[in-house]
Amino acid sequence: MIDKREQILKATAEMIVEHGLQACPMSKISALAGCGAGTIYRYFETKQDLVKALFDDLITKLTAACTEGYDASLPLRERFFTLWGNYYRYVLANPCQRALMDQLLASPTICAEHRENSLTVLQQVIGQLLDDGKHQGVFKDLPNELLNTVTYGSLSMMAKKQQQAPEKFSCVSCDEEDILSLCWDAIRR
Amino acid sequence: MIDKREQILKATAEMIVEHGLQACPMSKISALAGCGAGTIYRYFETKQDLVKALFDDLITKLTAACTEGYDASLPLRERFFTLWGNYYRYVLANPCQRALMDQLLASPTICAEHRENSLTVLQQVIGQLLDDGKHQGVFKDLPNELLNTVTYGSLSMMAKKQQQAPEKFSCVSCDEEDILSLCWDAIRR
DNA sequence: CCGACCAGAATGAACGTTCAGTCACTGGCA
DNA sequence: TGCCAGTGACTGAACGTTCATTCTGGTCGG
Repeated sequence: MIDKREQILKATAEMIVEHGLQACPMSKISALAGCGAGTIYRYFETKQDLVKALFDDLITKLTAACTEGYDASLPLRERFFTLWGNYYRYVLANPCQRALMDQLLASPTICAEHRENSLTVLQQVIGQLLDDGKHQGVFKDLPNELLNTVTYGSLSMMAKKQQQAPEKFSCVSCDEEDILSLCWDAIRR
Repeated sequence: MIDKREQILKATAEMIVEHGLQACPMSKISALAGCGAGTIYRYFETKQDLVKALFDDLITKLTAACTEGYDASLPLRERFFTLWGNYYRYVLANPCQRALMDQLLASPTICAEHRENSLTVLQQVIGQLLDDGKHQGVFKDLPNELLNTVTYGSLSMMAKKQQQAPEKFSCVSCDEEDILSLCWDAIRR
């Protein structure tokens, strides 16, 4: 038997991505998940809970993907490219999850506190990377938040644009190297 | 008499920003706008139409704000800083509109085509700027979409973060100059 | 025949939308 | 000026639909 909980989460994700948060009734989620309407409530107390669980699931998978193969003892540039390369490849390879995250982060459905807590692991890793870089005089002496946001904003927007209008990006010239280098140039001294 | 249409648009914007697209019933919009439920339908055919009109309104104002004082005959750096400075100052000064745009752009409510069309004016101005820069050898020889997305992604994410967690950004070190310079460094050769 | 599990009909609340009626105002006529 | 019919923006109760959630009865391995 396939995991029903997982099926429900997947169906919810697909519904939200396709029709938007404001148009994904439980009835359609259950139909897509291939279960009865009541079954959802065996796994999630309310719809709100379901969405929250989906968000947590998303963050967990993203964090795992980003930190894969990351080694804090490697040279700065390598660490930077590993971490953000992981991120960029992950969101490109999982358009549905990317679009979903976009919606969940834009809407007030997930409260600020919950959002903040779930990202602490990643934030610590990145914070350390930036601190090291500043001590070594490689990065600009600006707040971590600023340096980090430039990178994250660029990469997430880039992935979004590529998925929304893939025809505008030739495969050759818009590869991972280019965009990561751009970000690296932005924050290095 | 105040313009009712404007009042309804404003109320809708506030409702969406505060409660999210999925939780702003027409009844509450009309209550906030100070009119009867039926009045909304004198100005907008459906709720869908109302949201679309709100989006168009947003884009129009944003385009006007960004291009204010822009002069294509000025030096590149000045053009870049005027355009993107305008954008950055506008979204910082209008948190509600920024948050709203975020939600509308993330959700499938506004279809891709409509989204694309409304941004053509801005895109042309920016495209010209980037082309000029590449001809002069100032910008990296990479696709406009890539160079543009890095800047736009950085600035929009930065504004978002500043509004969501203002305590993390000291006023002194995270000003407009810093972030714009970072973007400039990213795309210049 | 038990108990865990599940489907889907049932339920009441809440939604988007409609429409019959109210109201303030206009212009024409006495 | 005083009056009235006409006009159209506006209201909010009412409507049918759809929603999230609950309930009931059924299935199946042991």
